[in-house]
Amino acid sequence: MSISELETKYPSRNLPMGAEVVRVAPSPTGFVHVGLLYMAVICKYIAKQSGGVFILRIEDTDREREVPGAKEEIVRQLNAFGLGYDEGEYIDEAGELKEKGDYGPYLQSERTDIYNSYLQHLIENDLAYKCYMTIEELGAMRNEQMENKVRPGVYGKFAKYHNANNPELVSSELYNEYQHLLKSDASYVVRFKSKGNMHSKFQMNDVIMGDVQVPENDEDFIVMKSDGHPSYHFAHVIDDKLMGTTLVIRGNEWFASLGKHIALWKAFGWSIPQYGHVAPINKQDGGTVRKLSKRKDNEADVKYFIEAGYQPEAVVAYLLRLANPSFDEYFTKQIHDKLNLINSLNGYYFNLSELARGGRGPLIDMPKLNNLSSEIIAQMPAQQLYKKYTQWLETHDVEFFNILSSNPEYTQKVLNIERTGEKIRKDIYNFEMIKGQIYYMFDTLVKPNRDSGYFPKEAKNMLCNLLVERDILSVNENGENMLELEVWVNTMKQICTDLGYEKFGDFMKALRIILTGEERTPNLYFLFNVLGSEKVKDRIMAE
RNA sequence: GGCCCUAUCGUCUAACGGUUAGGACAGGUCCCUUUCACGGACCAAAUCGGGGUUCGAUUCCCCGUAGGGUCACCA
Repeated sequence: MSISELETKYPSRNLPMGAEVVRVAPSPTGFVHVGLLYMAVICKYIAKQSGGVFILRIEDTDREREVPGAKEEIVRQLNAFGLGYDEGEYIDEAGELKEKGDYGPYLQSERTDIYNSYLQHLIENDLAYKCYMTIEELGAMRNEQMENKVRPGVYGKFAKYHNANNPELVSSELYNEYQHLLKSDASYVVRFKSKGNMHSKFQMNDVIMGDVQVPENDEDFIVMKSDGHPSYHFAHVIDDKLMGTTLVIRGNEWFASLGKHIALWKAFGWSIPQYGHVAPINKQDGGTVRKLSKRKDNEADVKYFIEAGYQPEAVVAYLLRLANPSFDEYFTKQIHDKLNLINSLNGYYFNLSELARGGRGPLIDMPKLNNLSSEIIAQMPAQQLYKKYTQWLETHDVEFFNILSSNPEYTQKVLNIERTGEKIRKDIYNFEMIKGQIYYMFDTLVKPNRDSGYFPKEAKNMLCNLLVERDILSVNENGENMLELEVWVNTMKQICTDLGYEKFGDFMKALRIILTGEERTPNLYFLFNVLGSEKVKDRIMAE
């Protein structure tokens, strides 16, 4: 397809003023990194609140590093975290990878024809050339450059074939050799024919980093690899042009090659989109700080959060607040106003300028994530919690899943303990930790041998009788105790005295242990109500 | 090493050149209390170092120092 045909096929978008077209552009080279989620959160908010477009483009031009299934995993996880996009690959009901949007293909490996058209254009206009330097040749040259302490790379006089098709500028040997190579089937790459001077710098405004100095590019960098695939530098410019990207948000590891990209935009005579370079999430490891790495950090892989049973929204909220510190204030206000936290995530107005201005990126802070997460879980209605939790259990703890789902009403009551009214528990931040807090409510799981010996046999009998006589165990049809909490406590204190025990604390502790096997549990008042009188008596009398 | 970017409590960060340098999470103490939790009150905790400019510098400039990025037929 010719360039003019391409430009007709991908017309400029008809969008309202200020609408931003943004994209995330991951490579399918492995697991899904939190960094991608972080970028997606940023892009999603920018696109949504500007009335723009959010695109997923998969950059699979490195066929050696591509891992099978990674594309699908990207699509799955992005959607699992609620970071759906307007255009790009998706998985349909049949499990097939499809794509949506008019500016595709959104898989770079399917855009080869497009790249070739522009490549042709570059070569025809003397803006790029075929280079036949071999890997060995390049390696040797590099070593020599290092030995002589000159900057390694293919630039200036080191760009062997830069002018090789111009007999007036090179020796006749080289010219002839080049003509011969062009006709041969020797392997080659296409290099950009740079005219830049690295000693001259220009200023640019990065939407995140602010005003920055960037040196002109003087390297004849590769635009097409010998396997026929484009390099990142080339592909990103072509794609972002054709897809109408207005703001290129990407990791700041790309900042150093910005000069190359600008040179390319200029070579085509295209106007340059805005750029925003985001500092990546780091991790403190002893005395050093480094990027989150797969091998060392479980939390680098977004699957970790799903495995541990974090709410996707909590992770998104955390990333949002990492990017926008003032999210804290917003979130706190939502809590104060008792608004639905998950719903209100959408109402936050994202501010690009709040992102750290380059340098080292923020450190991942799990306690902060846990804090946000526990607020979100605390607010979840029992029914919803039950549904999500059991769904999670189904794939992570089938045994417990079976126990819970055999008695949904009871389970919901258990899950709802201290989750209504004034004092709501906020100590659960992921599903993984729930079991440890409720297992003893289920007869098949509660530890045997709970008797601490505090209550002798006779005392147990009297205790049970008194609990019944004084309505401690009477519950109405709503599962509420007939006694007010305060009355209940006073009655318990009375029973404690009547049985001849002195310290109420010790009495309650013994009772707690005999009932649950744990020293720390929610208020016994609520536990009694949920367990019911028969179970309470059985557990007291057991053993 | 060259080039680029950055530097405020443990962490994320506020602060027109004038503030007792603020908040949040984490931590500590106390209160509430049948334990846990929840809640409340309080505490501790920072401007990397050195020079300038200025009446005055966290803020502007320079030099150090430290951290990050990058220098591939990887993205």
